[in-house]
Amino acid sequence: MQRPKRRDKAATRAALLDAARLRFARQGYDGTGVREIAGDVGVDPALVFRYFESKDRLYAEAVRTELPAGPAPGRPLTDLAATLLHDVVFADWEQFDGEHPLLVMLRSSGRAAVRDRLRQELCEGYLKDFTERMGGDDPALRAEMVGALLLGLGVMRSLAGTPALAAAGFEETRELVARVVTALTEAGPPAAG
Amino acid sequence: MQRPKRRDKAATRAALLDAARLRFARQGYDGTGVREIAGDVGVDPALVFRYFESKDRLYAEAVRTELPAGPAPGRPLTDLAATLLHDVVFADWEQFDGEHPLLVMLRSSGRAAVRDRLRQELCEGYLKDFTERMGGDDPALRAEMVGALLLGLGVMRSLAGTPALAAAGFEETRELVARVVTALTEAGPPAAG
Amino acid sequence: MQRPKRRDKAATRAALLDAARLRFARQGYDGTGVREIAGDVGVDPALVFRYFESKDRLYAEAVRTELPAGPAPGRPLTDLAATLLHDVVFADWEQFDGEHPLLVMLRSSGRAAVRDRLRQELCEGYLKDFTERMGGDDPALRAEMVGALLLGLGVMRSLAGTPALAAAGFEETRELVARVVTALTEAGPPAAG
Amino acid sequence: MQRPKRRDKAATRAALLDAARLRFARQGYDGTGVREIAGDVGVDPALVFRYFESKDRLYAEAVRTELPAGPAPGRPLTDLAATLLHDVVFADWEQFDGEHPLLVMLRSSGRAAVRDRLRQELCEGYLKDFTERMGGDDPALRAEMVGALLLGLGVMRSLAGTPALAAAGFEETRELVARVVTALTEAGPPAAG
DNA sequence: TATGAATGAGGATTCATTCAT
DNA sequence: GATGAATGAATCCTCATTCAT
Repeated sequence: MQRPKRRDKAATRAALLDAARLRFARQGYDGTGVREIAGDVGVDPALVFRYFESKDRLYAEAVRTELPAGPAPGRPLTDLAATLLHDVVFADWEQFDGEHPLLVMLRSSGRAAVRDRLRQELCEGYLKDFTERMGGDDPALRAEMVGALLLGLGVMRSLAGTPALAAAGFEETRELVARVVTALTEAGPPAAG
Repeated sequence: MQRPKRRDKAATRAALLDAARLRFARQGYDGTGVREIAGDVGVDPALVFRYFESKDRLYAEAVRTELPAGPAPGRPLTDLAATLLHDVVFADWEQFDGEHPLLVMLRSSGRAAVRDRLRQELCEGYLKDFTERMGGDDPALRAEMVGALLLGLGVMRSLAGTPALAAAGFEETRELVARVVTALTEAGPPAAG
Repeated sequence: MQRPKRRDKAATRAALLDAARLRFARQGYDGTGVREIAGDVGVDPALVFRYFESKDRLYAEAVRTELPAGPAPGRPLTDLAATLLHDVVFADWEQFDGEHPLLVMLRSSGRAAVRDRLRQELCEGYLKDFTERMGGDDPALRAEMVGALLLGLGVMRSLAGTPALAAAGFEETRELVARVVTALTEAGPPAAG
Repeated sequence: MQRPKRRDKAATRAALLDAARLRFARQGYDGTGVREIAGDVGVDPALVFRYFESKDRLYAEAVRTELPAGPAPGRPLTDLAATLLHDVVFADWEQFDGEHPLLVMLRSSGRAAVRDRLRQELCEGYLKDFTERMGGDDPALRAEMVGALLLGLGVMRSLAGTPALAAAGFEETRELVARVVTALTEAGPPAAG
């Protein structure tokens, strides 16, 4: 975004990545041109290829996220969920200009490579801790349901912008998520269908 | 899909819409070309413009769907949720070739018009009944959380293809969703945060 | 070259082929841009791809030549050579603006596909009759030597422009070629090395 | 080819010239990039411009070759031809990686400067001795025909790769060339046309 | 001096779209 | 009214080349 001093490779590269992140996030892969990205940084489009080799690799690098440090192992699952809720739904995503990478990938989910990354990041990144600590039958399924809730919250808040969720604060939402996590964690008798 | 008898304007139009729906669903707006769509029907691309004026308007018309009839009033919320679960996550969506329109819109959610439609369909269509029958404080918020869960399930099952959800059957999933709905409906004391 | 009346597909296609032939002949494959070719005809570059699919196929089609009708079977080999001499070296190559396709291919002989075509056209086209009627040991080798002479004459006359050959008339050259052909045809004792 | 000690200007220059020769020979002018050449030597492409000013001048300098020393005077013309045959067609051209400079120039013969050099080398270099010793009428023409034969042999053997010539050994070919030279040298009556 | 960052023009190709028949 | 020819802007990407350090 901010154009770097002239002739600073690292800064230019970083600025291109930032611009790419934002554009890809907002417009999807197909909807984004490398000219736009280069234009955002104020640099020639050829530089993009010099640094990233292809639009594809630029995309791959742009959406590569570092997972937030996993929560301390002793804390309850509701805390874990709260952390993810904050990270995925409520945090200020500066580098993505307010949009979470997971949601961003949905916009390009027509591409198989993107779907693969999405699944991988969900399962091996976000939900791994959850699955491991979730007891009872089929812990993976219930962990994925928690993931579905959080991902769905992100979609509704950020993409769809449904009014109640958009207006709700973190604490309010966290409390409801905790209820759900508890309900899924307890091995109690299933609610009547 | 099947090409109509020659010179049947209405049939050609409808066939174009069907083809457009499928293509847009699978490949998103940017990833779909009007040549592909015309090719599917076996007509000249110029016809698309004659009938729909532009790719944009074709898109708008193609994704305009009639919502499935809401469930009968009076049934418990868990039933309502089960119905939505079936409709959004498990049903065969013929016209979208197995993909639910809501999920489809996520692929083009870079466009503001698509986001608007998405919100509108979610709130005024799917979640309206829920909100009305949900008691307690802030029923809209809790209704949207149910919506988030269902939408998230759809995303994880159809787009991301996470393994546990992809393998789980309807009944299994329904039971867990019912637990969540119950937890959100009860006005009981919040779980500890 | 001459731009056709508007909206005449066959004429436009032919004009593009002519322009391509000339450009490829003069500048080689790499040195020729489809923009130039389209510009020669006064047409949009996109049309080139609509008609020929790719620059590669345009090239292939442009250098595809119809071999001159083979000479009557009963005539002596010196006549055959004279015919080839005329065709390859002296004729006015209207469609190639004075340059023979064989010589043209030499300019793009860095590409394997071009070398293959060149060999094929030489052996199966120009030299086939020669080989078949050439008696003695290893007729193919001696036929190829005749080919080499003719091809070399073309190169020196057209590409290099060596003075004596450029000035020599057809009859003068034909007579010398006939001598060579006779020398190669006769099974007489080899000249001393 | 082998990268010189660090900071040895003359050696780097020479290495660039060698690399350029090979690349231009194999791929022609247009098919060769200065990045490739610089990469072969392991230096920065900018150095090429510092040393040679432009790709054009690099090319000009790269293809400037010293002709092999002419054969000793006094030997018969068939010997002269055999020497040229060996030099142009059969020798291992190390600096051009097995391809003779004359044939190499054909690949870039779209450029007028290259054609001029080609003609000059042919006439003033290779064929000068021939012309001088060839008696009879129009010795230059008959000398150029010998040149044409040899050049054509090179083209067919190296560029086109026609099978009989490619398979033939030096001695076999030399014998046939000798016949041709003899036929062209003798002032005998022309063969019947 | 020599290097790597940066450039801008151009490469082939595909796009949505319009004109003319 | 409908079709196929034609368009021009856009696409990603590579090129020879220059600027600044």
